[in-house]
Amino acid sequence: MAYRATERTEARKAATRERIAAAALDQVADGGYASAGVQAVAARAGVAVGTVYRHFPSKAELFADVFRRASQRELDVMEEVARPDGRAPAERAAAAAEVFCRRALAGPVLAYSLIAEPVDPAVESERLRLRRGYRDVFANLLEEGVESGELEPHDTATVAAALVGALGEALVGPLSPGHRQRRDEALIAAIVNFTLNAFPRKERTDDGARQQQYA
Amino acid sequence: MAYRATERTEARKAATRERIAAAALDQVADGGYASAGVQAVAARAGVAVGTVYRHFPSKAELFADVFRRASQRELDVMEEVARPDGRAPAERAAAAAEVFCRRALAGPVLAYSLIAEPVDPAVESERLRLRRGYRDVFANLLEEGVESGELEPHDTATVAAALVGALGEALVGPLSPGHRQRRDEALIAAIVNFTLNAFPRKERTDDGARQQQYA
Amino acid sequence: MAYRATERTEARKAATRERIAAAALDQVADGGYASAGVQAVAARAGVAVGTVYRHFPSKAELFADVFRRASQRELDVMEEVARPDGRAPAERAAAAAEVFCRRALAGPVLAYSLIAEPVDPAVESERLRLRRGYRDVFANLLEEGVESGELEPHDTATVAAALVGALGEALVGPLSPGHRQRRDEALIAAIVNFTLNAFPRKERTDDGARQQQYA
Amino acid sequence: MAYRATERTEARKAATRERIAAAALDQVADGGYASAGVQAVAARAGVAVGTVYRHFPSKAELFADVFRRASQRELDVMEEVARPDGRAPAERAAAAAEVFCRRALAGPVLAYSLIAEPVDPAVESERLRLRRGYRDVFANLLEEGVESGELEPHDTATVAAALVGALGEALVGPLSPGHRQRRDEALIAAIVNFTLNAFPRKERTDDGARQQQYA
DNA sequence: CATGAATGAGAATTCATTCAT
DNA sequence: TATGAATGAATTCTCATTCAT
Repeated sequence: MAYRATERTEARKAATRERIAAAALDQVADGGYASAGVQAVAARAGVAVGTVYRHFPSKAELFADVFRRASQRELDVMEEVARPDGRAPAERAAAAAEVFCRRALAGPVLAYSLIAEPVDPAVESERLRLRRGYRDVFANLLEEGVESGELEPHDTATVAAALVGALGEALVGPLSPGHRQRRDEALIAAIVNFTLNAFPRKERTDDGARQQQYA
Repeated sequence: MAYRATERTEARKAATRERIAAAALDQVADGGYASAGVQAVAARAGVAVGTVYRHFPSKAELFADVFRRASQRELDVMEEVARPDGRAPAERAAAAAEVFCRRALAGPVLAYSLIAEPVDPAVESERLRLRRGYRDVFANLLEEGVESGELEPHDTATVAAALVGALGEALVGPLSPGHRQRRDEALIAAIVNFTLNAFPRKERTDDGARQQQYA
Repeated sequence: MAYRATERTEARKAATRERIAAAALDQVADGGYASAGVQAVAARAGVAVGTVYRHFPSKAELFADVFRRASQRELDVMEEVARPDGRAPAERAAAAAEVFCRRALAGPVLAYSLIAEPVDPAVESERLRLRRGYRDVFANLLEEGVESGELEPHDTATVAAALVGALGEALVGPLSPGHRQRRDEALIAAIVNFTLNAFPRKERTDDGARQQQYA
Repeated sequence: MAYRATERTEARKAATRERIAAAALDQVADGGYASAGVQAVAARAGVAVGTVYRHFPSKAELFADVFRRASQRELDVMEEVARPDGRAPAERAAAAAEVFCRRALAGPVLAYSLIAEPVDPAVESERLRLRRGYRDVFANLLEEGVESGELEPHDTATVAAALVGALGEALVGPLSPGHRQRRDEALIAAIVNFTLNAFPRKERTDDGARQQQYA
């Protein structure tokens, strides 16, 4: 009986921790990191401030955890889309870029917080991890292409990083509030094309066709 | 009757203002915007807190000024390098990208603050101006290429934005502290190549040669 | 599941709020509004500065609350004394004036702050409310007298305002620190008489008798 | 020659002092004491901040001086109007009250500052002096009336003080900004009547007629 | 284990006063 | 003597963190 009580207690504890983390993420998604005070998160989770500190040693750790999980979710999607499945690396990169865009456009505030909003150092390291994750997705595709002979040999790490930055920045303008009506589909097409261009193909005779693909 | 402010006095006042602005810039370059409290800036400038407020109406205005000037300096250099002078647009873009890299590598924390670190709204608008400036440099080159028939028609604004993000991000990894020994020249070459690839040329038969150019 | 705020906890919170409000009032009563910084009030209440802000959204709101309550207390007494109960309006006005005097003499600095010391706008509106309250007490009595035919028709609003000012100022001299021995009873009698004289009676043959009433 | 030079120098010095004092008064008349920082006064006087401190040991002393002189000016007018000249004391008091009202209505901000706005202690004592001066004007008239047998014996000091307060307060409502259209003449008539009523006459059969006097 | 009132260091800003020129 | 840049203590307000209940 003592055992079961403990089991239930621990389950409840875990559930509370979840609620807090979820509330923290929601708060960031709604108002950005700047709006995410401990008080606000606790209120959103329906717990007291002290409870937050029972589950997380500090605000920084709480958000590090939150960012880590949100990042992981994003990366999982990307990696799923980019997974080897017979398609050429460039094709899978195009799919990854498209997914990246669509998710960012669907939740702009969170996306901005995850990749750009300034936060404290402990959280920052999670942000870097996310960027590195994105980069690795592209780097792997590039490496694969080089190895299979489809792509020219090149500095894949740098190109991958550049691609991540390119995707982020190309979305920043459209994401900024007060921007005129969004032309999401055209934007996505342009970004995907940009991504494809970044892949240094050996023979480029089909370039035109490729670019039509998304126009 | 009343003594007039002498040239000496005015010069000293201007010098103090400069010292404060310089200290603010240094502080950002050393510890980022987050570390740049009014107190810290004043101490660094060797003046009292009140003195900062004699020269700038608010912290936001101080940093807006600082960012504006630093940004303008960067843009001037970029624009100078990208200026029409007989070279093809892509060639000038390569030069611009190279300059961008070299300057960022020379002052990484400042570069990061200028293009990425989140700050308050008044300052943020200066950052956006800088990004827009960078983007325009590339957008103009792309437009020029399209008009001259060298480049395929494309969404130049998006490509330009993507390029700005690409340059920034490709440098972030190497810029982050604790990174292993930097191989700056190779990095710059890769980034320049990336930039060239982003230019959608009409005939691409010389691609290989182009890529050798910087390898 | 979640522990609810107990009555004890809420009672303690309310008590702290009271302590802060009381400390604020005491501070004003001792040193005037000018001396009542947030720091000083907190220290007097035996709490930290932040605690003041947990209970009141701003310094202005704190003092608005404090002034509101102190004012209301004064007005309640005045209105009670001036309530219709068979006595003639002038008689009730005399009683009101007397009460006003006695209370002011009992807490001079507070009285001064409540009716005269300049404070910030949010608080000022409470002061005006008090003056208006006092004025209304007298204005109602005057109106009543006019309607019953006891008093000559006259500008009751102005006379009422003048009476409020008269009472206040007649007390200021005696209230100022360093004033020689106070002869409170004589002072009160004189002020009450002044009040009675301000009532423009239709027949005045009993004036002498009336004035004897309080001499 | 040295003598003349000194003479001229001193004259200039006195003139500067005057300019500063005048600027201080103007500033108070325009924006109240709260707006009268040393910087603002200096600017208004066309001198440097340091110059203010060459002529006055402190801000408090400057404004004490300014208030002293402004007060004296008001008192001089009052005393002139109330001077013995054959008219009955009550008549002269009515004239004094009227003058008081007219001047206050002509320069409300200054009037408010002189009699009510909270300032620092050194200045406060000047304000008290002014009130005492006003009071003395009325007290003298009341004494005179008592001595000549026109008035009942009474506490003249208290009645005089009450009158001063009455005048001030009766004007406060109308002086407050945003007050509906001012009916100055009716207001003055009511206040003068109030003043007359405060004079405890021995025979009062002419009361009705007196009140018509200003209606 | 949850609560939430309390903490207190730190932030930006103001302004009377000083003093080198 | 006039100047005005510089000073720095004081003010209001915020918020991550603690701890008695």
